[in-house]
Amino acid sequence: MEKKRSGRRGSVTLTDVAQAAGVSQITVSRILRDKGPVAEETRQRVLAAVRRTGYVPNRLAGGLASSGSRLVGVIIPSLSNIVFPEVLRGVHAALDGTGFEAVVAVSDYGMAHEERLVSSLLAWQLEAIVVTGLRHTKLARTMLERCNARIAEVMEIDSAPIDVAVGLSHRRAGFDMGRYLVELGYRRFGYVGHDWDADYRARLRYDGLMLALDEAGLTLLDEERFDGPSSTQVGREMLRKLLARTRGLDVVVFSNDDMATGGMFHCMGAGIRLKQDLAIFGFNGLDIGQALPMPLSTVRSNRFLIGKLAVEKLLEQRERPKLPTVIDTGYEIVVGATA
Amino acid sequence: MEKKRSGRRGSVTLTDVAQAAGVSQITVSRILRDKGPVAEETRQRVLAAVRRTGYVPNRLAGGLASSGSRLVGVIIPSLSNIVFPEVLRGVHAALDGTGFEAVVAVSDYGMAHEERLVSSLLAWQLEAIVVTGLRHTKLARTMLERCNARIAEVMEIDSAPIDVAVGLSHRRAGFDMGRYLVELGYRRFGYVGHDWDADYRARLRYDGLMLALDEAGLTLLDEERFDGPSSTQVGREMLRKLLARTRGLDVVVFSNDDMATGGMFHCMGAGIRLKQDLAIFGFNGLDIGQALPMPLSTVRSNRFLIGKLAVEKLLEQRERPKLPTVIDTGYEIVVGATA
DNA sequence: CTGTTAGCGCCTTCAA
DNA sequence: TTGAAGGCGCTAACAG
Repeated sequence: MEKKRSGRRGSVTLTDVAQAAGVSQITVSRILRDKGPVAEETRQRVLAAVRRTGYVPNRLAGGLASSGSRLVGVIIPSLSNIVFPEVLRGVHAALDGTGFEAVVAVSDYGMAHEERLVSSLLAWQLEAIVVTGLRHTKLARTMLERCNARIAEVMEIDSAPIDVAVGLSHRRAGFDMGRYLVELGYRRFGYVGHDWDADYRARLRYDGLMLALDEAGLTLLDEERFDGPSSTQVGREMLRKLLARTRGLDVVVFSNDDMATGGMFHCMGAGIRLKQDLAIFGFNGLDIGQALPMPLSTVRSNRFLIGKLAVEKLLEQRERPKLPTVIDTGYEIVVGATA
Repeated sequence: MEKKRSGRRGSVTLTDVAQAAGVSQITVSRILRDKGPVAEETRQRVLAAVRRTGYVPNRLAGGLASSGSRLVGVIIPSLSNIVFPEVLRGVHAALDGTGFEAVVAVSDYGMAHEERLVSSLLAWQLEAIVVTGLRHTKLARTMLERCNARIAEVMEIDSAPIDVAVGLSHRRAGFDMGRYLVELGYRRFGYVGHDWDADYRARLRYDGLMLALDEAGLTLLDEERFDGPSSTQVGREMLRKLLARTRGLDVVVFSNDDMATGGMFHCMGAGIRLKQDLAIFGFNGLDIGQALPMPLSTVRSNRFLIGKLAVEKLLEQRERPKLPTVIDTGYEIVVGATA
């Protein structure tokens, strides 16, 4: 029964607990995992020994032996843009109580960076991985396809996923918002946006918007695009520049709510009456926009839900199905008071 | 040289690569880890074999064998409160390029929940762990003290840490803000806050504020406290209630910037002139507050820095030093335009 | 410069 | 209901 002393770093192992309880390792292991039949009496004795020794399982060893890490990888482009922490919230909500843990990495909107992260994370023998978007480097895609993990590509469903896609069609959302604004009677459109190469989903919405304008026989009169991440400050400044250059705009569409909120602040400061003088429209439906003195008109995406559904779907079944799944979490136009 | 076939799940192992390159496992291992001397010729051959086979290392096995997981645990109370994603940003900034990965968990401001998370995360043989705050359940504390990981307790330095504390003194911050407002001539103070039991650091700031008022021979005239998390909406509503009940307030101190921003929105909507009719003061120095038409007067904490310094300090040295370290990231009063 | 040997701590499989 | 043997994939320590 006796085999060896405890780990060199003084850590308590299964063997130690087994000795303390006068049983074999495997019995302790079984009890700790609720597997196989165990006599209640043994069970109590072992549990007591576990407590007495302060045993902490070693999940590296457990994972190695069972080839199942109970680890979910998550790669998001940013933590500055509030939408991604919200996706993470959803991920953690779905993970809570499952015994799975999240390994989180941030790509800074870089595809090459993402590739490196995919490679590092997969080394953890992930059972599932959540990545942002459907565009990846060729190598990243290959690694994802080849690995044994379930894969969710989240935020967008504008093209085909490897395994599961959870999100919304940004192109359609852009189109619908355009059509909505046209229906409201707006004709003189402006656009304020941020970095496209990084956040290409903003570009998809823009493309959708253009389609809607085109359909109505309209064109964008002017646009201002910042070459960097979105923020309230940037939205404010870009709107100022846009309005300084082009007069007579009806409505300005912003790449997202952060930018639009900045736009609203500019108007408030400059004495421009929202909606009457200039309509403003955002994207995301953030809380902040709805708490403003005049609630922002926008399109609500469902970030929390995206994260939550993605993980729920992935944990549902360990094997990757033959056919990919697309989960459309949709979007709704939030009427607001600014358009 | 030949030993066994590849892993049952079809995954490529070191052995496979070794065979493909005609060397032993350990040689491949050494090359992949840049350890020990290797002939450049062998190196190239092995690297080619790695690429050819699509080898992905198994970090569970690697960690087990070397008793070093290269994993950092992070437990934060919330992802909804923007300050914690900012801490996470700092954590990831410090982790980037180190080969360490972050396992992130969210406690929802629950100490019992935190205890469970500590226990789960430690099973990963963490080399370091970042937890929020200095208050934990007794068991959580014991587990942290006993484990082999370096420990950073972040956000506050109002009491003694186990290993490293990185943050600011919330009590002093509260005191300083109170004194500052008194110096500005404010006398009739109100307070709007959120859940204390959960976010006890807000309470520390409140206590500091009370001390400053007391020192000036003043008292708080009225306060409104929401029994739940902070948000812009809640700040707005609570200020409305407070003002409906108590007239003649000079200044209202909010538990944080989210709440204060909501307060500003209430004023904007209700025709109350900021600073002239009522001064408003926040805490955190969030971007949003500074992008408002009138920048919010507040105290800036340095969340990104907290996360970054914490991880940098932890990775500096693997062994826990005899004496705890306290890193004060400080705070600054942001003058703004609302007080 | 490269290889051999012996685990890391746990779980799977099979036997009792 | 319990146990023994063997191995998961990798690396430390020592040879050569």
